[in-house]
Amino acid sequence: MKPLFHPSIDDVSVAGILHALSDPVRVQIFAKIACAKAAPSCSSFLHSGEREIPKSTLSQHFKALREAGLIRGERSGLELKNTSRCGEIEQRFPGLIPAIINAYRIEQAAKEAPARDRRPAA
Amino acid sequence: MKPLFHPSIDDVSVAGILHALSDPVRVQIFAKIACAKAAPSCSSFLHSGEREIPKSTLSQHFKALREAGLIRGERSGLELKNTSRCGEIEQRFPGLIPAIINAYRIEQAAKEAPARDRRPAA
DNA sequence: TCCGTTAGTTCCGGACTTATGAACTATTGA
DNA sequence: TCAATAGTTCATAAGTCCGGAACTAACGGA
Repeated sequence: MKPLFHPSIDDVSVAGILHALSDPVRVQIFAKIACAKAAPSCSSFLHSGEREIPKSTLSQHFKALREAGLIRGERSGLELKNTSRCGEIEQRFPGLIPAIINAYRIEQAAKEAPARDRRPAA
Repeated sequence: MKPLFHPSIDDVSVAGILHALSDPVRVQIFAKIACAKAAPSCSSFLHSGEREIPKSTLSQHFKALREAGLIRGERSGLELKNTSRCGEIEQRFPGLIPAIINAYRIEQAAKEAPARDRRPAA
């Protein structure tokens, strides 16, 4: 099998990271990989979100994340084990990833409780 | 003149911000606006960067930044005065913008001194 | 009021990107 | 060797982005 491409951490760009994480599906994937203890396979995301994601699309998303330098994919038998490169990125761009993940979390929380701050509760 | 559209801060999305700032030209514009004391006009960026940017393209970039909720544009006579919405965004997504700007700064610094850390100096 | 100038926007064609089904490759297990 | 599963690649349709040309808006004379 053709070995997967992973950029050197020095070639990882801020623009690339932001672009990769400007897609809600990809952030969700990335966040899950970053939090997970055991490296999740690609296919574990097929039925995860609200909508079913076609596997070709999913494959592209993983490729985008890999090429942005956000995750590392390693074949292990049939599956492709994905791990985050948070550590390396944190060293190069301290605080960037946590700030983004945190912002998404805030946004999510605001979406789930849209009432409290503005209306007496819908 | 058709009034410019500005999203309410509650409608500003993380994905939108990341997408808008995943373009080097737009970050540069945004950073300059955020730092500037007097609100700069759009045309002040025509001859600013390394390359000349066509004004139609520039107009699109400003529109993108406005619609992402990053800047506010107000007509003042002939010009369009641009101010950043950092304050509002900082309140909604604390640390996000600073982290991004900081990361770009680090990247820029690494580009300008690529030798020091890896080679004895080119 | 009409003209010229300057600041931005809109329109549109070509280039580039993205999503997705279909076909393909790789690995494993029977 | 065959079937099943995990991912990738290909082709195409839809969407987005760049940038020149034409347009609108606001101002300053004369």
